Amino acid sequence: MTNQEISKILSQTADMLEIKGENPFKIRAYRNVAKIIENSSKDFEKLVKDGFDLTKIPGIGKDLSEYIKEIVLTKKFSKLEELKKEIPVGLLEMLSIEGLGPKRVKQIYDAFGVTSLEELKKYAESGELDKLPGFGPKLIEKILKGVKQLKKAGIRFLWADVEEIAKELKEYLLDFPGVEIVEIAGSYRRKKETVGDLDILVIAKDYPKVSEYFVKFKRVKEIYSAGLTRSTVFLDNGLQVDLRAVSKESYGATLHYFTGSKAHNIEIRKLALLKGLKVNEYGVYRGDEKIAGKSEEEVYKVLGLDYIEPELRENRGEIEAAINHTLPKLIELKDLKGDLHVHTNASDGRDDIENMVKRAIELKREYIAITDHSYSLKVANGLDKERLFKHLEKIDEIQKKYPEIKIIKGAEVDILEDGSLDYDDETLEMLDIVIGSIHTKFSGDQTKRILKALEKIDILGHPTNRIINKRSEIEANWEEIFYKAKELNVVLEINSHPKRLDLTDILAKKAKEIGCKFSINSDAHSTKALEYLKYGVNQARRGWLEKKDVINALSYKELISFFKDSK
DNA sequence: GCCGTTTTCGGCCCGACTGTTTTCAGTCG
Repeated sequence: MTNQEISKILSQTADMLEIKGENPFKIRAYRNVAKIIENSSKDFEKLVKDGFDLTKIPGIGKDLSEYIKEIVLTKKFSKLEELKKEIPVGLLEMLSIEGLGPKRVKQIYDAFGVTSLEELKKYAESGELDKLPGFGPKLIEKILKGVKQLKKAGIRFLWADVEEIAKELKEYLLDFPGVEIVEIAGSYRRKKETVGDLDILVIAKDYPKVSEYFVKFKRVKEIYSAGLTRSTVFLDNGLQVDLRAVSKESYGATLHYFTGSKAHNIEIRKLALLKGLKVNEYGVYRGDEKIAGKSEEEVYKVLGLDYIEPELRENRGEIEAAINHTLPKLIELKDLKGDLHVHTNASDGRDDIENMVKRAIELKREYIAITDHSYSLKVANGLDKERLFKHLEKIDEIQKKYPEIKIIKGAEVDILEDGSLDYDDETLEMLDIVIGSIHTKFSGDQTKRILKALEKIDILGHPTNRIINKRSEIEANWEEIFYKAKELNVVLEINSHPKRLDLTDILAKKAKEIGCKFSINSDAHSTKALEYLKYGVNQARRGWLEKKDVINALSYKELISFFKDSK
């Protein structure tokens, strides 16, 4: 059972308790633990099976510790099963409608027995809902709109898919007279792999005028609200964008607040309370006196913290590290000197070797590894090796033509179901670098398969195989894999493809703590995709990685000696 | 349900907005 699954059961229980009208703080405790488990780099199933005392983890007490054990060991949660008997599961999806929270959902259920979106729609349209106290025409309209929108909601946008529009919007707003600063906060600023909406902060002389201008942006499809300090619109692609007016004096506190994450903010506020201070979106206060707020640096400083980069603000230990001055100095795109995972039209890439190399030179890469798929150049099982020879010869030719870049001869080989590779040892010997990846048979525990493969590869490619919004991570004991990888000097890939970003931030952090090394690779299948490295860097930063953790931040010479030492 | 350098009881992050009211509950971020 994965952390995600455990977390989902707990937060579903929280939803149910909320509809039931339980003590809000009890509900918060459930949600809090659900979040902790979801964000944890520890495998909770393993913790339980190892007999680890869960109450050692802050937020988990006696009760929840037992509940988690029950969930892991029986794959069920009796408390939730009981709740389901009382409260129809259909009410949960009603919760995701904008404007409907637990109280109103309960109210509707009690009055009409409504348990599905279809029924809800019927009652809203027929005018029955108006009869409930607190349900006016505007709320009904909102509900109807919500029912319609819900179908497409829930899917978050890939960070890379909103990058362009975010830039465009920023420039558009900066063009308006009187606009001084435009900053996009929220998960976009934290470089989270997916983004739910864009939160844009503006400092401007006349906000209402800016708002008027904002809603005229060419890609705005629907204006949801346009107030004196805040406006919300939906773009033609369905993305929600919030614009907020910000004052200069509290800019830092406001930016901090809207950058989040929520969990980070809550911890910051708790810490402030301990110090006799109060933090809100306008500043840091001692009593009535405002003592900080102009800049984020100032906010952190008066709380006794080092500045925390947005990518780290997930309440994963960054606050403690900021107190102890042990925050990492995060890797940057400019630190990367090469790319160790690149495809050409020798396998499923779009462009040929020469064009890939030329583009890499333009991008100022010092080296590039050509790592086409093994299955396209298959040579094992006594097959003809002629094709692979030719491919490698071709690389040599191009190397001669472009001495300004070092071309590394490699391959991305398949890790087969039993953990063996689909190139024989003799073939592997011919390569400078071997990436091992899983491409088929994702179900079931993959630990043994990967552990075996680690013996023969240099880099473990897109380790979890997840595709964001499409395919979940494969199941494996990552801790065991990371320890083995460290022992064998196998490097873990941070695959930069916007849909992969794999390893994930959480696992990267865990692997780093174990002492693993990483390679941030584009996995480019076209010249354009060579630029994906920036997305990998985003993810690496969220995983607390520093320059020293990443082997393609090494110069070519250092890289060669790294691989020599590790063999 | 969790937690404790004021506390084993009595707190729990904090404020804005909306729509509905006539002083506020519910929802949201």
